Amino acid sequence: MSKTKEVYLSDDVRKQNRFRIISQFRLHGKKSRTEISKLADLSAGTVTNVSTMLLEEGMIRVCDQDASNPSSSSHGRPRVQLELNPNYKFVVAGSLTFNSISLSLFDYLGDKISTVQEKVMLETMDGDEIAEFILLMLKGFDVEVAPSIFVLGVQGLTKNNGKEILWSPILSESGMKFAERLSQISNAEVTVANDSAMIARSLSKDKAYADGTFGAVLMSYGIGLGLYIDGQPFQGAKSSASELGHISFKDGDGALCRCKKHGCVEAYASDYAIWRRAKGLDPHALPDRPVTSEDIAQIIEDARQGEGPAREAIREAGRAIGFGLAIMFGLFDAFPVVFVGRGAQALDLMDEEIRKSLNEHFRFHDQLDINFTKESDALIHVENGSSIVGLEWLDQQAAFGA
Amino acid sequence: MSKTKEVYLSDDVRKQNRFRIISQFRLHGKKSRTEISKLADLSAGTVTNVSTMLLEEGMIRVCDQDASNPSSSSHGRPRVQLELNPNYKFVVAGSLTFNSISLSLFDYLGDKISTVQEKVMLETMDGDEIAEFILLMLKGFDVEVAPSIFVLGVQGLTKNNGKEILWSPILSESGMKFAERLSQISNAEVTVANDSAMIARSLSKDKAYADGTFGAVLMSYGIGLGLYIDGQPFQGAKSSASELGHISFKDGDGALCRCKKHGCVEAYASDYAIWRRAKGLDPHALPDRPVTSEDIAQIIEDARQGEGPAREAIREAGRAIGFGLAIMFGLFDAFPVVFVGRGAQALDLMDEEIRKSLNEHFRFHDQLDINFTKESDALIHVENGSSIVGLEWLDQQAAFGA
DNA sequence: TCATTTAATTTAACCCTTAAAAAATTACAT
DNA sequence: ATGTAATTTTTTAAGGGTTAAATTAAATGA
Repeated sequence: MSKTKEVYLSDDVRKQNRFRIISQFRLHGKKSRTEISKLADLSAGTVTNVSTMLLEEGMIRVCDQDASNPSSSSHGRPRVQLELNPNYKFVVAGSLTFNSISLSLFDYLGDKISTVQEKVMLETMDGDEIAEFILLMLKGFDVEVAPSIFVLGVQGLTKNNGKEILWSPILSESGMKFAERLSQISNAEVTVANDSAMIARSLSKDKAYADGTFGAVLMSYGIGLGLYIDGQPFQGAKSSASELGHISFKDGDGALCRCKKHGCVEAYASDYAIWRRAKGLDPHALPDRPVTSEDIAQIIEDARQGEGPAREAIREAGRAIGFGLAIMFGLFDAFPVVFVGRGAQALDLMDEEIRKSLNEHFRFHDQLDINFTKESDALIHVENGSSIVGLEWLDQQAAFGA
Repeated sequence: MSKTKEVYLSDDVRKQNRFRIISQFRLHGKKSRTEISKLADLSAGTVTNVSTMLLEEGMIRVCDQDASNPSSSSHGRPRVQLELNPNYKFVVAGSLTFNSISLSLFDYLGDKISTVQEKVMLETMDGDEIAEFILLMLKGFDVEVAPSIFVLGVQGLTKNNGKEILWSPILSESGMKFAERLSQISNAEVTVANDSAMIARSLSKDKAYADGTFGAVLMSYGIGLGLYIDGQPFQGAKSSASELGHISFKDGDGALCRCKKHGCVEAYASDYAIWRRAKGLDPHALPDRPVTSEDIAQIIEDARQGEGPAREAIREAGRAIGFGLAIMFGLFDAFPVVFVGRGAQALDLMDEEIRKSLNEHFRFHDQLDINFTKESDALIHVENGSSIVGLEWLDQQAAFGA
């Protein structure tokens, strides 16, 4: 993190080992010192020393020793189970969409304690207003705690350091700068991250996607892609997310995109694009009202009834997505894809078009057979992924901080 | 590297500090213990201890103390300058192209000692033949030494671990597997790397590109891209290089690419593509003889004379490159570009088309003003970059190895 | 020749880890 | 009851690495 010396001092060795031990608790939950010693590959003595410190500092606690103490072989001194102290520190993980803010409070164990959600048009607010609005929302939680870190998923380009939004379709120029203000008035760390990247992070903890290489395509207000490669989140030059939505799908006079250019994948596959096409509206203009999740559900419903403009709109979305994936696969090698968000509910209707378009534009292989799956709720995954980022930050602070 | 523990032992601290100190010598050349102490931010005592070990092990040596000892303030005990021992170990850095192998011998100081080059059609050889051919070429060096590592730049996709060529247009299926054999018969480490990635690595040491974010576009037999982001080489999922050449430039029935698909950027911007177009040959077939660097020089010469098929071929190459860059910039954010290789000599003739095409297809900005530069010799940079990779490997071995 | 100055080495203290010994805590057999 | 075996946790002693401070080395100049 900081531009300080790398490990070369015994002091740093201790910090490294603190982190090792904390990570084992994070990964495995309740464990005894002996188990941690084996898991972390550290001597029993070290584990005793470090856990004594961690106990004193409140990072971990002794569990209630119920009769049901697994793995403890009946003979001998029983193991004392330890675990992360849920009350050590708190994370607020949230999701900002064009018309709502959702915040959830997570304890240090990673359990969700409380959730609040507010409808609000973010584009109309400046940075200070957004920051103050978010702070006020905390009052809505069941419990009153001062979170140590906010991690907020936002649509758009965010800087890799999590400190800056470079571009977002749902925020005004000034609105993009809410993070610094929020940090000041809340006296907490604030991290902003791309929503699709957070979804991918959440899914990466999922057994189904835990093998490590996959992409999460978020189909809602815009089209996002969060990428995991060999178990590591992929980060671009500056921006956290690879902008699948703004690959040029159609040459020349294509449909109008929210980014003001023509022909982007998003201009064919996002909520507003699908709605525009299904309703026979002018592809060179943006819809004059926000497209809601009910609108999209209705179109998907219509499309399931049979041929018609709704069905065709979804087909076209599939073609755009397939094209974008082909470009991505050319640059990153092919990876399985999880579709998330409202549009993803029509995956079965798009599947064929996506594959056709993908195979048409992808090089190197004659026939690709990519595994497509879908996840229903985007919001949950954005918050989940954000909470993971927050907890990781807390763990690092606990080990290396100050 | 190995799946062993991370740093948590005093032993590892020593290794870290060894590496720190070696790196300072690598970076700054001749330095006294006192200077290294400041540069590496380690105590004088540690530097004394470590450098005593390094001297014994032959990694560094005492310099001839010429009168001209800079920085030594005239009073007091004079500083003893130390430096990396050029004879400690040796790197063979090389470049494999479709019709030649070039190898250069570098000493541990990074100085090039000797070079050999042979014309040979690599596609006709199997892995064992290539490995044995390379080993035989070492006899051609002015001096006889056993290199510790070979680093070979190759066109195509290489695995990030440097141990495998996944796909290469210049090698047969079996030919791609020469690395393992070469390692056996030479008893040395062998690393294969993408040629464009090596060029980028070489340029990254160049003051002009040292700010850290840039792309190196290699225009020759194929089209390659080596990317540096914030001073770090960018690596994709498996492959080292982001395959700019095989982005789909033209839909449907585009020109035939060597990868057997149609419409790739390479099918419009590579040597053979430019030649094919300039000579009015069938765009749906590959030329029936290898296109030489003289052929390309001639076309560029013709194009400079004025309008005609040569000029138009180069324009088309520019459009393809511009399109490819637009896609790249969309995914990675825009970066300055260095053009390298035979085709790059026509940069001035292509500049306008590249920019036009780029701006037409790039999103987010109304007008991009990217810095384009060109470097003349690709081969030198491939070898240079490869030698850097080799030296870094040696440094790590010296610090952490065994 | 000697004081002054700067570089390099040595010394002593400190921190962290580990292996081994010791202590703690429980089950079980007699 | 009580002793023994089993198992976990803590304590201890040794070993290795670092640093600040003291010491030694090597050169200049009066």
